[in-house]
Amino acid sequence: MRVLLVEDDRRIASDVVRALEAAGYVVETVRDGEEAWFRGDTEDYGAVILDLGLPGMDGLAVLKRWRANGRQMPVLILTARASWAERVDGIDAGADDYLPKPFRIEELLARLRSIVRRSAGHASSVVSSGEITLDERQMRVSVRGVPIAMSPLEYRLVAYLLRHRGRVVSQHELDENVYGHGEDHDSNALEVLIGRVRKKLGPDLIETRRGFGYLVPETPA
Amino acid sequence: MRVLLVEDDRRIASDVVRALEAAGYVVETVRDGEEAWFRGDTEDYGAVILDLGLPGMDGLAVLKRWRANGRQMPVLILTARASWAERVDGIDAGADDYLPKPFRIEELLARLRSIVRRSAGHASSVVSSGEITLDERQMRVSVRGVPIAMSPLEYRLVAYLLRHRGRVVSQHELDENVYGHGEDHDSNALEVLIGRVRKKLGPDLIETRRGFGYLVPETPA
DNA sequence: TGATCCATGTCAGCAAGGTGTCAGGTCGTT
DNA sequence: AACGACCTGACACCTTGCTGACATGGATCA
Repeated sequence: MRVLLVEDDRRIASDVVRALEAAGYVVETVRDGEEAWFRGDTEDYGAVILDLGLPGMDGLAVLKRWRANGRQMPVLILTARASWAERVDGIDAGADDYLPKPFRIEELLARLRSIVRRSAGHASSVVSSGEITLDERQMRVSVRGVPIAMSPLEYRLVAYLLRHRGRVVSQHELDENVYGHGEDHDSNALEVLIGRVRKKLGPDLIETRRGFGYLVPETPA
Repeated sequence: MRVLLVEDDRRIASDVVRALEAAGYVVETVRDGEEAWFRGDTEDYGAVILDLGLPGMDGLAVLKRWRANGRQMPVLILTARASWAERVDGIDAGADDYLPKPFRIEELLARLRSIVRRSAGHASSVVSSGEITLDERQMRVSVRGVPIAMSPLEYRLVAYLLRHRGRVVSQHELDENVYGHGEDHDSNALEVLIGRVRKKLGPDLIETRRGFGYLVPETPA
């Protein structure tokens, strides 16, 4: 799971990063509010750990803008200012939990697990289209219940398309989300990848919208 | 999507234009504030990228006048002067986002997508006239519920007409929004395109207003 | 170290689809 | 009737996306 850590104190940040990575998370760290807002608004994270005392833009303002834009990832707030009023502000702004500094790293991990679990309850971690099913927790793709082995890139492609099923996704958008920011568009690697996925999962999952991109249909029933 | 780029530095402008076009936008460029204000006030753009350091009329003044006139398109501000105060001024003037120079082109694209997505959140994604329905999320056109395959240009034409149903749309306006240029009128490409769409969707969707343009009727009930 | 496997990118060729042009036809307006 | 606006079918050209074959490169294991 990909986690965004927003923390300007380098010592705390490095401790937290070490603990999170040991616990199996993929962590990205930013140090100011501007950058935090931008990343959270344009990338997809499984959770965000947000320090309130930030240069650039206040943490609460960042959170409010994410929520105003419809971003729903769970957010855990850190702060030194631990008053009750502060806490209420955080919850009102859309935080899922709140952890006063100083804290023990184990408590942070516990709270993180808690909000991730809770938010998973809202959005199920298994989605499907037609006869294809994606289980994000197990990172497994199945056709009519039969698991199919997927390579890392193949999995990322299928996962992204299924998460955004019912919508046309452009090649450019796929490039960005499957590869890191790739723009070598003298390459047809993506098309080849699509072909390989189709060979494994059947030709009907991914529709081509010539000139626009690809579409995984939302199953009506 | 049609984008207005307001930038007086020719080198930056040409880089940005190249990237935007590669990403599928139709771009128009202007170099001074006067012209920018006029274009933004009289034309329809999906988004505006506005440099603040301009000859003719200050960028912020341009933006304020647009907003005062009720223009609501999303605006992304570029500037070399990256102070916090400047930024606040920009937001107060009605900008949707703010990008300090120098910037990486990928970041510009990401922020542009972000503000476009946000502003699109306000508009519904399915519209119809008579028996024809347009689903913008799926980029799909249906007749009485049956999906019809459309080419990119055909789709853009139908989408534009349906978004502006109930109003006569001139050939010139269509030229600008479906292709990206207004002036090659030794060609009847647009008429041919209209013909192809009629063949697919039936002759009743698009009415001809001889000498004025075309009209997609607003369904009474 | 070397053999092997797997994931992935590259390339060339192909088929189908998309689009502009043109020549002529139709229709409405004056 | 004459003119101009608009429509239509046919055709040629180019672009897009798909496919199979091959190259590369990293990981694994003997």
